[in-house]
Amino acid sequence: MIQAIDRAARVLAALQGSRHLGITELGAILDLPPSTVHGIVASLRDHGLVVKEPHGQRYMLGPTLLQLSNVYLDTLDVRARAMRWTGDLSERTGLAVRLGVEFFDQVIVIHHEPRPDGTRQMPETGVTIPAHASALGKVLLAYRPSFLQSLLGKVPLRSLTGETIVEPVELEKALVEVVEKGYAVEDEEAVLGEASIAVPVADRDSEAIAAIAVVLPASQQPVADSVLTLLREAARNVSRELGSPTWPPVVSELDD
Amino acid sequence: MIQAIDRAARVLAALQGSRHLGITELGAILDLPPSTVHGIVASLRDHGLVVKEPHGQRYMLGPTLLQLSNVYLDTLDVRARAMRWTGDLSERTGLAVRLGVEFFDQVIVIHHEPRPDGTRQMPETGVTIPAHASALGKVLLAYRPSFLQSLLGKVPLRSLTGETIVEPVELEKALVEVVEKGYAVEDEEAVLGEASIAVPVADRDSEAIAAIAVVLPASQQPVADSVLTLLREAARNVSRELGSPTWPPVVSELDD
DNA sequence: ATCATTATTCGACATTGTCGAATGTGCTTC
DNA sequence: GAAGCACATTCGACAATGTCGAATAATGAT
Repeated sequence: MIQAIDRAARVLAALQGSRHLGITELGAILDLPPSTVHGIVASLRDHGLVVKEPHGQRYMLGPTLLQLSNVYLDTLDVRARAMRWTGDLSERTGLAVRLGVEFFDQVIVIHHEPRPDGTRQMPETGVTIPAHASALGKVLLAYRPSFLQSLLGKVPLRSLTGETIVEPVELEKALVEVVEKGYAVEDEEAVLGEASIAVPVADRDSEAIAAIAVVLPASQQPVADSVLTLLREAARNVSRELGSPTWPPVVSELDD
Repeated sequence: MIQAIDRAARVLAALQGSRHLGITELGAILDLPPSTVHGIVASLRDHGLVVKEPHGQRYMLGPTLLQLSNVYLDTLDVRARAMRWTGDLSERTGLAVRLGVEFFDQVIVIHHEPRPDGTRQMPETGVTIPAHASALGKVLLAYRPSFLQSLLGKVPLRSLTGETIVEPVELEKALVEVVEKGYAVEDEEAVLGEASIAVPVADRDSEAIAAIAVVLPASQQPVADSVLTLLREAARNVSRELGSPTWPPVVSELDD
């Protein structure tokens, strides 16, 4: 680990959290002297990774991140393959669809299909959700034991709503059920009023590498069997395009 | 400039260009020994800025960029303000709309409204276009002389199509006209078959900080006056919300 | 205009990053 | 399965780079 790069990444993470920060504030957050922070920020600025806010002394994230992010999304085979199927799924269910992958102790939405009802909805691509509080995350936790192990190494689990599962034992029990049924349910655990159901996407090694979810109002729980069928179909189609010989995936082995 | 951070940023830029690269390839591009590159890449990996591709030895950009990018977009006041007006503009013109800002020698799309005809269109947020070859860019070059100066310091101008303006004198002449008319036109200079027209967005200092464009097939040139009127209206509305006392903006002063 | 706070610059030197050599890994061919 | 090759990764000596305290400059509020 190169310290200077670690520090630069931590500057970016601090700006991700607080959005606008001055040099002294960044120094306080990172426990570094202002002059050190200033050098780091200056280097990031030269590459457009950080900018100074238009009116004032504070700094914020910069446009290079958007360009790089666009390339990241473009590079994802699973996303390219899922575009069509998630689009179909959204049209046929009338629901919003999310495609998510593992991201540290969270899940990050790499593709979002808004509800096809013509209303304006916030774009969700790039949104992160705690893994244990989302259907997307629970699917990945269930089929990827290394993800669960990594998560449980970071107790305590965060509570987002009164419904969020925060006991490791309870979560593990829920995950066993996910694998048995082949899908995960989220019922107001991340966002009040919101429910979703998710299934895994498998790659050519039959391992779960992503998950697809449909999102619905909690009042519409439980989800209709027809929706679950369409969801499964979409995931199976994406998995097949990725070269998976089977669906659902196997539960990955835990490598020490 | 902190060398290690500069090198890390250059690794990201190399991966932005070529998408998948091995350590030796990165070393060749950056003119660094493999062991040095390996250390940099390992540091970036720890923060999710770079990942190893699922099957193989090569590296690609990582999901942290998506998360950071999402925050970048969220932090942009001009984008938040423009969302509603660009949405209206798209609905009323039936055309796709782009909101762009200056990005080194390019313009980067920070918000995209697809054509409201229900067809599937590629998302354009995060797309970069050479400034001199796009209506968005020409507006910003015209109203921001420092942008033009910076661009012309990097001859030669790249030719994208047979229509692209690559002579500095010709470009400067075109930009004088942009300011006279208050809008810029792009006619197959960036993409064959595609035309657009753009106007500036002003901030509280009456300086152009962004541009809004509508996009149409080249066959539909010239754009109808009614479309130009709606485009101006949208830009004026965004500018007013940003606190601009006037519209169009003033041509910024060139600071040495 | 004044003042307080914060940003930025500068340079000595400690420590960190670099990079060549050695070792390990993965892929291809037989 | 074994061998060979290309590339990735590890290791450690030491050169040079990054750090950080002090000084100076800039900014914003009054």
